Amino acid sequence: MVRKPSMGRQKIEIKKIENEDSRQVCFSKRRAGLFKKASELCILCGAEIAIIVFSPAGKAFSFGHPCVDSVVNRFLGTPNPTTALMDVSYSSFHRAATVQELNRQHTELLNQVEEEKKKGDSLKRMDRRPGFWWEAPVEDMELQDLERYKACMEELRKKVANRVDELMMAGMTLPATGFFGGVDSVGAALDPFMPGSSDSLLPPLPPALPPPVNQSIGFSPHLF
Amino acid sequence: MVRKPSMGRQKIEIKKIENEDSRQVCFSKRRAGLFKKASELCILCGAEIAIIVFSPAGKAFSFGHPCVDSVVNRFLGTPNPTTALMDVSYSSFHRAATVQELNRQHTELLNQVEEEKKKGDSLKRMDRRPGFWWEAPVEDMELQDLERYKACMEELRKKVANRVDELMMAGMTLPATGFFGGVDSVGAALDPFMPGSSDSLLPPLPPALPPPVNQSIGFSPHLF
DNA sequence: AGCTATTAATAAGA
DNA sequence: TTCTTATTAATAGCT
Repeated sequence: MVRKPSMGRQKIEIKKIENEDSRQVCFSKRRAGLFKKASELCILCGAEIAIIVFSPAGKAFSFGHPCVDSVVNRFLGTPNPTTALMDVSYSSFHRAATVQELNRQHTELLNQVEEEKKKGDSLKRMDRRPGFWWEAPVEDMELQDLERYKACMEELRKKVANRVDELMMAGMTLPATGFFGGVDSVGAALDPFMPGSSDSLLPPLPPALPPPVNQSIGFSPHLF
Repeated sequence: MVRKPSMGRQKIEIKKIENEDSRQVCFSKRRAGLFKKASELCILCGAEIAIIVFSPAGKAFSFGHPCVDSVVNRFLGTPNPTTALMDVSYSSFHRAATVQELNRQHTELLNQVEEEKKKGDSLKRMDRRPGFWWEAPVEDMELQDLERYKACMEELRKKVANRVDELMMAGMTLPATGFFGGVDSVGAALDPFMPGSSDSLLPPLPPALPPPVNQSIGFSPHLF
């Protein structure tokens, strides 16, 4: 057999890829890689992770364990029910008001269900340990410091505001660059980093949310 | 010289690491790796990403570009009524910014302020390594970035003000245990994932300011 | 926290 | 988008 003399992987500089196609390809590959890394981190260390990614084209993708919402809510300080399992149904109905949001969650749940079918995995609760020195809590900081920091920030804020005014006055037109139309972008297709996953499209607007299946690690392209 | 015959990397099975210490070490390393991958994805492809991670110990970490909130809000479909300068396409910071994100921004702002002080000239550009646009100083940011940045800071200012008020009312500092039962707990410092970057930069909670980094792509150990 | 031997991710090319 | 292959990049096991 004649072997393939590919160049193999080449070292690249980390800067924006100008070619649009290459950028898209790179995005897909690396997003898959990122999600895989995330899932491994969840499994290996029992971490909870939420990742939300908007492609340069404005498509949304997400990864979550136990699910995006539970992690985000926990992060935002939402009352955190005892179990992550409850979190799914709880937060879903408690907070979500828009159809859009429901759709998104639906998509996420569908993906979780799929994941669940493939694997039979679940993670457990964790224990707490003291952090590293550089993770030291800030409650120790002196009030004075905080006040001083506050002052500094106000100052800087003004500078930035001025800078914005400067630029606007200079007549720079905002090319409305990152307009992602609004909030509802549409994505399709799973991103199976595992070769062999099926990527079936999701059915149109379901009558209701699927049963709160015990989560595992789920990906979710933004669907509606 | 006698060389070190390490075993080198060994193949591991992706399943929960039972040993607590190993798990913590693995978590730290992989979290750093994950964030690095995320930043590369942002830079290479112009993607917007938010990552929230809870360590097995319950500590929160986050990565965001442009910042966690903007991405999360965009994902959740929050409209943007408050941003005066921009059209609705861009995400808002209506929702309360997360403490972690604020923490990150805070650190960044502090660094910038320090830079300003050193330079003595607020509009003078700092030296910067090529290839890392996100390390550029405020003055070099594109207008859009500034818009978002400004919005972030507005929110940040409020948060810090509240925090200061809290402390004043409480009258004192809290014990420094990093749990997140409430909304606050703090870390201080960046997470230099770059092996090459200096890591001795962080003296144990210095009165002075944390290490050099600028806005846009940010990591955040828990700060408030 | 630093060091290497390895494995894992991935840039190109098809 | 998917598959292959040559390389670079991430990191497991130790210290």
